[in-house]
Formats: sequence, C-alpha cells, structure tokens
Amino acid sequence: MKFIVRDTDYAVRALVYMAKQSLSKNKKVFTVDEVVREEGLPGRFLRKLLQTLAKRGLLVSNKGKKGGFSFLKPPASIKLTDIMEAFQGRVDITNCLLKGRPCPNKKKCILRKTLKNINKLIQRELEKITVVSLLEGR
Amino acid sequence: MKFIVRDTDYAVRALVYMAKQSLSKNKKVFTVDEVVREEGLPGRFLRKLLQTLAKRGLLVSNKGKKGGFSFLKPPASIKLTDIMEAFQGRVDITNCLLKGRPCPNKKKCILRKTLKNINKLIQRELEKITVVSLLEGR
DNA sequence: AATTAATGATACTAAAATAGTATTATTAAA
DNA sequence: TTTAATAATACTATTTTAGTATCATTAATT
Repeated sequence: MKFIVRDTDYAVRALVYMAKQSLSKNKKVFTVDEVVREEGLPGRFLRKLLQTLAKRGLLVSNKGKKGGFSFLKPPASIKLTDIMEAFQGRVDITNCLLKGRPCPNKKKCILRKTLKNINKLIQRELEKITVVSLLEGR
Repeated sequence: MKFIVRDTDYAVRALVYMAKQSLSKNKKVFTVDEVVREEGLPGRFLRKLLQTLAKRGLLVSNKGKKGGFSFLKPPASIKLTDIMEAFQGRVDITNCLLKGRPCPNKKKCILRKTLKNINKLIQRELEKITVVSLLEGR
C-alpha cells in the first residue's frame, strides 16, 4: 500500500539531512548537488522536489553562485504532513471508486465512517512528527 | 491516496449485493452476469475477481448450466480485510522506499514506529467490518 | 449426443501514474 | 565574463492499473 510516495520520501531524506547539518554545524545553505552526494538521490529529480518545497514556503531558494536552498521555516516546525501535502495532497484514505460515478451509498456506508475516523487519527499522529523528530528518532 | 483499490471495491460491491439477495430472498447462486446487470460492473473483470475470491475460499464456484458463485463462508463472517488481502495484500502503510536499498535508519525511525502503531489500529478497525455490516450500514 | 450456459486459465492491451531526464533560461558571485 | 547555482517546462521510459480477449472446461437440458 503506497502510503508515502517516493517524492515525499526523498524530500524527507533531504530535509532531515539539511536539518542535521543545520543543527550540528550551523550550516545554512545547501546545494542540490551536496544533498545528492550525501543522500544518493537522483539530482534533477530532487531539484524539482526542493523547488516544490520552496513554492510551498518551507524552503527558500537562492540562484547564482553560492546559491542553494535553506530553511524558511525552522525544521522543528516542519511537520511530516506539510511535506506529504506538498507531494500527495492531504491524507485521505476515504476514497470510493466505482468508475467516476458517485457511490450510491455514501450516506450510510459504515466503511466510509470508519475510514473517516481512522483518517483523523492518522492526521493527528503524523502532525506530531517533524523533520527534527525524524532526525532525532523520537 | 489509494487505500482501497478498485478490485477490492468492485468485489465488495458484488459481495454486498449477493449478501443482500441471500439474506432477503434466500437466493444462493449468482452468475457473474446477474451481478454485472445489477451493479453495473465490467463483466469479464468481475469474473476474474470472483474467481480470486473462490480461490481464497470465500466463495465457491460451479461451472456449467445453473452454475455460478455462492458463499462458502457466510457473509457475516467475511471481513473487509479478507477481501482486501485477496486483492492488495495485508494492510501495510509502513513502506519505506529509497530505490530498493534498505533504509539505513530503520531501527530508530520514529516514522516507522508511528506508522506501525497506526497500522495495527487500522487493521483492528477494518476487521470489525463485514460484508453484512456493510450491507446494513452499521 | 448436441446444445447451451456457466466458470477457469491465461494471454494480451490501452491508459494512467510514477519516476525520472533533458533543455533552455535566469540569476548572482567571483 | 565566467562559473555555479536554481527556475521552468517539456519530454520519456517504466510500471501499474484496469480492464479485454480467447480458448478450455464443465454441467444441465433437450
């Protein structure tokens, strides 16, 4: 079950690396190439991901020599859900299918109710996880 | 987020229909064509799905004239998770990616722990849902 | 015995999603 | 002016999804 997509996964790795360097060495600016070297991620692809995070207001980007990406929001305030939303939308496991047509049973569907409740819980739990908590393992 | 795949969705619809007829009219055997007519699902596709359920031991199939599918397990004992497992494996949202390579951080990854706990909870909740509870909406 | 109406098994296929790559433009420092 | 970075956007290969198609088998009916 693909709950966390690859984009999110790669972005998390990049951010955790950046947070680590930022907290331990007070490093501020990171080029895509550096992160790629350290984390072994595909370069052009990661660049696109970091661009997305910049558009989302989690990072700032600076062009030109000495340019790169840095945190706009402090990494302790970046939730896993922020990153997930950037790449896969809000957590939503309540999908019903049936070929585009609306489910004729939406109102009384017990599955839907259950999934909605589970969804809230997932949301709450994932909001507790931040880039820093991922780094520190707690 | 694709939590319930189309196969599962279609299979659930078929089984709920069958359970309804079974409980209200004491109907026992259902052809694919009948279910397709009533539920508007793609025929050849549904046939494959019901075959899978038969292999899984939820249904029995009978070939030939007057053949069709009928419940092996009573519909009140068929859990949503049984159906999901047939088509999408066990509920597992704890996937880590990184291009095939094992995540170097598996042990202390807080995300992994959190997802494992959530996963257990989802499993427990979905096991409460059966074909009959879906039919009755409770 | 032949016909009909059902499933069984398996191969095939079109479309969409995923996971990237490639190219050209822009920008800022040295 | 050169170099080293990101920005934007188009392109592409692979995989997954959502089916369809074909032929075989089986059992009841005639």
